Amino acid sequence: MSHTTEPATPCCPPLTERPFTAEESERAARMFKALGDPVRLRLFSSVASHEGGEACVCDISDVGVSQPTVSHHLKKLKEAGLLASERRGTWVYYRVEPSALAAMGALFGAAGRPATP
Amino acid sequence: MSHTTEPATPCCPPLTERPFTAEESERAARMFKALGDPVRLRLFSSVASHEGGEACVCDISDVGVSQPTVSHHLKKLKEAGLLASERRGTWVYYRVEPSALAAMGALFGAAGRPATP
DNA sequence: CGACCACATCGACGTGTGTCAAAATAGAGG
DNA sequence: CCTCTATTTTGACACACGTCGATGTGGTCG
Repeated sequence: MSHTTEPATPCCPPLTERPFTAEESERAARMFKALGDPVRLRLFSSVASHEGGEACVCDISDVGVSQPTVSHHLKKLKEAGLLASERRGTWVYYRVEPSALAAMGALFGAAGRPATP
Repeated sequence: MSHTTEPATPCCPPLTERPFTAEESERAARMFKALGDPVRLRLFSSVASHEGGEACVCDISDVGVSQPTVSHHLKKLKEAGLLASERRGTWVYYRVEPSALAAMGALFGAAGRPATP
């Protein structure tokens, strides 16, 4: 199944390698922007560090803002391609999109290994 | 005068290690936010990848916005602790704050940690 | 000195963003 | 059926943000 036609990851070279083009900047900035809010960053970290690789909303809602605001931020993180969600029964579980994490790491030359399933 | 330009010190653990505290999120989000604009990210990449580790404003001003806007964005990057500036004669040179780059990379250090049940 | 250049600041304008209360949707369960 | 819980969506608001033209500042050179 080497069907590598995923449009999600081929983001950009390391930031220190070459000047980014307008398109590269646009794409990478979208992810940075999503993590550029304290509440969102905290939510992302909570999901990323949660046991099992996923967390239900009720487990991470204690971040100092109202519950609708939490939902709003999770939606933003999802739209940025950083999180994915799945409903199971009454609860909704969020998990980190592995490719996104690898793409971010690659921007800082951290020899991020591609997620090998 | 205006700001306490705090160079990004030992900022935070990797995002996937443990849930960020409010303070950690506040601090890290400041850097993400600074890179969350396409123009700023392009300017930062231009400086970071420039030969000699530094670039004068005139060398990186071709990003599609007016000169005052470039100056405005460079100031923001400087306030976020990502860039430092130095005037030499007529020109002002910007360079990357190395600690900041390291701090950002550390956030994605052990990217791609699989589920550990 | 005075003209000129590189860059920064100011003031103003439109747009985007984070926040909440209130209402809507989706299942689970009595 | 109705009710309760978990989550999302809606509507509205204050505020921050990106952008520009005009103006200010610091330094070079003729």
